[in-house]
Amino acid sequence: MSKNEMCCMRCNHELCASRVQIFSELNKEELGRVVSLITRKHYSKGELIIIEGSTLDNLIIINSGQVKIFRNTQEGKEQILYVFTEGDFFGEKNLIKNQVATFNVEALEDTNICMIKKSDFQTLLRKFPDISLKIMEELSNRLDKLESTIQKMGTRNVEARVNAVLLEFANKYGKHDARGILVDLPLSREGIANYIGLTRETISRKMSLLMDEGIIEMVGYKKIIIKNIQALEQSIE
Amino acid sequence: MSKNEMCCMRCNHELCASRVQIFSELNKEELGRVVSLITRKHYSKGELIIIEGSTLDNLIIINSGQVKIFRNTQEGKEQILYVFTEGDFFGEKNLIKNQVATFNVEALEDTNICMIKKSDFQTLLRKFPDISLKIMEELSNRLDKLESTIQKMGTRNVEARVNAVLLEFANKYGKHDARGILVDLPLSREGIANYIGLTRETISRKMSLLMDEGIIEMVGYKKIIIKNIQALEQSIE
DNA sequence: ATAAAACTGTGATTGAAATCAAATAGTAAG
DNA sequence: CTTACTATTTGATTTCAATCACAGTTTTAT
Repeated sequence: MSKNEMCCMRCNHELCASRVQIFSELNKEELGRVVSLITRKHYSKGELIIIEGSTLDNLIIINSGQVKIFRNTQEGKEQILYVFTEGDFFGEKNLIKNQVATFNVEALEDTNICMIKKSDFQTLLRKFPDISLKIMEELSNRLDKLESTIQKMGTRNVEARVNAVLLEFANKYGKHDARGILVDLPLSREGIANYIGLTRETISRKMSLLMDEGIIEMVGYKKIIIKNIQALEQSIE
Repeated sequence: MSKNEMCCMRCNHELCASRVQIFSELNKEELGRVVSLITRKHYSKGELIIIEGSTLDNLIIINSGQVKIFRNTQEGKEQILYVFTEGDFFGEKNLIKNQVATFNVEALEDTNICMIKKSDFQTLLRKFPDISLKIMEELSNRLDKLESTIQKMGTRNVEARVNAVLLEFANKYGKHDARGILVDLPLSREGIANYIGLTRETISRKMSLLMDEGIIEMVGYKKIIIKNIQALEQSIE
């Protein structure tokens, strides 16, 4: 049995729809109608889900796993725009006229996605205007986040940018334990660098400083423990 | 007679609604209904329209004039996020739950705005789902723009950022004439600096270089003529 | 368990924009 | 039209992240 089928058996598509914020106003029956429009797919860690320039005529919702959304800069480095996880969606752009993707999407770990054809989705939006309101809300949140990112990138305050990323990951992936907040980092040092427009080495150095100050602790390369979250929060404003 | 009244006489509110992209799918009668929900206001150059932290329970559409949307950074500098002009709107955030503004808005010149209460606007959206699609489209466009901005800020390529701003202003405000594209700059050097996260002096120096290269020409401090737009376009990709 | 591969940390150097400091040009108010 | 004021340009210096180089560590695949 393929991973794909296994996954479908387990959730009968419903997980996709029900765990997604944008469908949260729908009742059981309406949800059922949405679910009937969904097809699913599995990607292994490292696989490209979307390539910049390809046509993208589906709305894609992440059911499990996580992905990075990135573009390539002039110099060939990747600029990571978002790290999306369970419940996040993308491909909502150009709902009206289909256009090619302006970004790449790569699975950061094994990931299951749900897809709805844009044409189907449009019909859905006209039938349930509340979904639109939810999407607008989410788009507004993203705008907020990007605006803050730009604000941070605008200042020369490199420490604040690094600390802000660590806080973001702490909020998304952090688990409290006796030693502090244990955070599974979704990105390597280089990934973090590409996310906030710095270099690998600078991330290393800034994180080492945070360790010297006792604010964080490193557990291997992929986990950190935040010992003093207030210190991080203060530094970013 | 106040400016406000004069303005209302002139356009009977209709201009606001009709010249705005998001209402473009509505017919005359529907437009009339929208117009009945609108109130208007005039601001002089330099006046603050919205202050960060104040409650913002209106959708605001710019009828004439232009404004800058900005936040204050830690160091007290302003980070300009958008320069909005006729037909642009803001305040669409938190349509559901009213929240305080996360930004300031200041009139860059004499400006007339149209306001619709968020609650009224929500009703409108439920009645005309196509408006939602239009708004999503616009929000997507803004996301696109911010994503590109981040991509540019991510690179250390300062020239590209400066050139991109000049191109943006050329597209928005440029008028072709015999000498090239005449652009009325909406922002001072310092304003431009605050828009793209550099300093006043760096903007001066980069613009002087562009002049030495014959790519632009300065007409006083507030206008430029772009002599070689291809050169600018090439530099940003 | 082990070895290969990938990632990370750190020192030395470089380079480019920030900062500091005047001088100059443009704008606005009367 | 003149004057005062404000914005801009330009030069000298400083600062800090990028870059280069390489050693050390962790992860992964077998």
